[in-house]
Amino acid sequence: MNIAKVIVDVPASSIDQTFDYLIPEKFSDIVVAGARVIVPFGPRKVMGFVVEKTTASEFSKLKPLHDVLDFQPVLTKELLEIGKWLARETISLQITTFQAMLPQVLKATYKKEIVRLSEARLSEELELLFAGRDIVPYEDFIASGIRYIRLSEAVQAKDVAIEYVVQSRITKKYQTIIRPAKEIHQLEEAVLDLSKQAKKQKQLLQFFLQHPQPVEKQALLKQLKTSDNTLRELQKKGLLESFQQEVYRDPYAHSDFPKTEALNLTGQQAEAIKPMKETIENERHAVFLLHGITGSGKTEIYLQVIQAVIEKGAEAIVLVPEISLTPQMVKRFKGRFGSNVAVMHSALSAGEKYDEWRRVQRKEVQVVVGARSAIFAPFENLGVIIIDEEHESTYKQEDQPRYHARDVAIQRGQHHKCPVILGSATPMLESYARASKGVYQLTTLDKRTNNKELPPVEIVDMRKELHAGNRTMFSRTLKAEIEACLQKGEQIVLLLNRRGYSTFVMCRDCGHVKECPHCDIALTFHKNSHALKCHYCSYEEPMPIHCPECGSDTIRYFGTGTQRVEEALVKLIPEARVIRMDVDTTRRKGSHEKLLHQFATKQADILLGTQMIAKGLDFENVTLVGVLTADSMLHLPDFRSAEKTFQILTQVSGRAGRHELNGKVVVQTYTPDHYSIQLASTYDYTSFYQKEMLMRKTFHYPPYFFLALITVTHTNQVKAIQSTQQMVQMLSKVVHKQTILLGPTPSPIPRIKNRYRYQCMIKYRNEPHLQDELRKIMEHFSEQIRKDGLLISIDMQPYHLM
DNA sequence: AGCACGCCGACT
DNA sequence: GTCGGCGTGCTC
Repeated sequence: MNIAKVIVDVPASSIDQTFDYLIPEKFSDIVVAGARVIVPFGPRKVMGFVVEKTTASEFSKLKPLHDVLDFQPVLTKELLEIGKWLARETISLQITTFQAMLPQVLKATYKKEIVRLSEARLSEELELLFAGRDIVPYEDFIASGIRYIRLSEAVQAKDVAIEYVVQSRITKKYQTIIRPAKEIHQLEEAVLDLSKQAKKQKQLLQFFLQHPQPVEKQALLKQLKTSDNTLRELQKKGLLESFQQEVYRDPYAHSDFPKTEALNLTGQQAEAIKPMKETIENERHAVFLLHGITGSGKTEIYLQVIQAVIEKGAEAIVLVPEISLTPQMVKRFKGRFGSNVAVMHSALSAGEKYDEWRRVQRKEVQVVVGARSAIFAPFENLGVIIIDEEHESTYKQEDQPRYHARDVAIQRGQHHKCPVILGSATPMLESYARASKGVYQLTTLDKRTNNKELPPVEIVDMRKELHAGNRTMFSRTLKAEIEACLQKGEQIVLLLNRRGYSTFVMCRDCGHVKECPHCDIALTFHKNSHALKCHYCSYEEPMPIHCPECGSDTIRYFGTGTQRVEEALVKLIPEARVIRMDVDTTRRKGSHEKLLHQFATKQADILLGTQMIAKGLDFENVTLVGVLTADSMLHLPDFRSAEKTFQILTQVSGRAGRHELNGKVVVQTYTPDHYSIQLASTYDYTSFYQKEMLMRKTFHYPPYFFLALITVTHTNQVKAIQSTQQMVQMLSKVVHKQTILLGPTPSPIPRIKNRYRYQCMIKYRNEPHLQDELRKIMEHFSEQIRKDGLLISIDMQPYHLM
């Protein structure tokens, strides 16, 4: 007996297990582990993944599976295992881990239809509904308002049936190909037989006499300046024929990538690459932390490591943060490896994503460059996994399954016995700590390839600016530097660190930040009510006119968007040509590239933008980087805020003076003494690391402790608190003595859409069974989740504490 | 989740 | 009597 064990597409914890189905004879060869199938599930049909084939089942009455969706499995054996492991690690459902590995178009959609089975006359209303059709969408029935009993009667009488249709969303793109249908000599004869008027037909035939190979129709018609009709005439005569051929949507079809050659490595680079290549050669797993300052040539190392992997006949995955997956990055990979690269990122259409994925599945490429989910590229002979800018938070998925690409990378690296390379100028504290302990292999690049020093950083105290009577958001120093830069015809990058910044209230005189009296958290300014509110406890007070600390009337809310900065900038320096880059100006597809191209071709002097301009950009003419508000993130209720500030300052500073010209950085801040700003200005990662480690140790945060965050939500506040309290109690019985349990605490956003949100934070050092215990807790509350509207979400190693 | 089944109050 | 609202249990 042929039996398939299937994970069905029903996202519920009680369904999170395999179901057995008989494999009908006709499918016995096609159904393999990793293929998608359609199975009957209760009264309906659902999609599912075959995870295993067996010959026996504990279950007595098995149903046969209904259909097979894939001839080639969409998940490899390894990925099936990873999915299982990931579900356990992140406490999520197996079906969600499988879905996360695949392009969206492979997700099934479900339709319910009413199908007419007999010619028998139905009730009047139903006849009206069918209106001559044989199949009616179920929604039409609902919309019609016909009573259910009428349908039920018809079903009983077997006049109609309710069908559950599973649809795959795959759309393949086809093109029409034309080719000769006869032998060459027959075509030659045909040319002679043509009437004298049929010039175009003659031309077409002669074309095929010279090139008998199949050609794409549109291109052919264009080249010969003729129309469909001519072609159809020849097809009718049986001389030519056409067929449909699938084409991949190539998002980079119209781009030209000049071929690049491997660069000569500096001594440091060569030294760094050596152990990596050895690991690849010896097929050993190891994790390298490549700590290289901006401009130290990390990308060239990646490229040459990949080259070695390709030569070995193996494959490479390169992860880059979504935001830096700019044409510049793509260009470097495409330039070196040409069509051997697939690119996967969110700016592609669903169809393009699917096509890039299939190029991997069919082993038509050896390299994938992509954002987080590219870590699941279905390669079977991985030679290296590279994660660039490994500290970036985009590698952590923020919804189910809440996985971190780095963890998956290491898991896959172990399976394939290949190295994982984590690269960054500002590694995550967790990673650097592991490297210090020897868990990862640390490689440091502290010299730039052009042998230039990093650009000097000048910190400007904005409080002093105000005292000197400058009320604009540009310090005198920055203004002077911008003007000097413009004079020389050089370019400028201005960073507005907007995140978390738009709403808090601060005195520009003394730097005092208005906080909630009960919660020690910055109050949020609400424009419509002109009031200050606390996100923790709903405390509210009117916006003050004077600073409660120093009495100054310069207390302001910071709602400064890039648009307002741009206006102010143009007012201040009218001759400057400014390009603004933020979510508003880059929403449209391709606008990101367009703006960068404009800047690269010197159609503007100043590039003004948010975070997105801090990463990966490399313009030779940029000599000045200005950070308008360096400390905007420091007041966020987030234990990583100092680290994030250090990272962004370091990154953006690296944009200046990358080539021949010398660069300079101006950092404006109201807290010039903060260690993250001070140490970023001297590019002193090691000191920052040591200082920040002390803080983390004191407050029991990573890397000294692991974190797990449980968020419980309910429309009833008391129930939310009680359930969380119950969880804390249950956990306290099973965790280690040294493990810290915090909660119930209101979430940073305590109520969303009328649901109260409470949290339990678990800080632990060694809890090998924590996942199992958390699963048990979920199990315990499953009743309430289903019936009482309770929601629980668990985030292992959270990035954001929301 | 999504569906059927079954029990119970309400109403043509 | 019939309709439909909701609680309960099941899905190989």
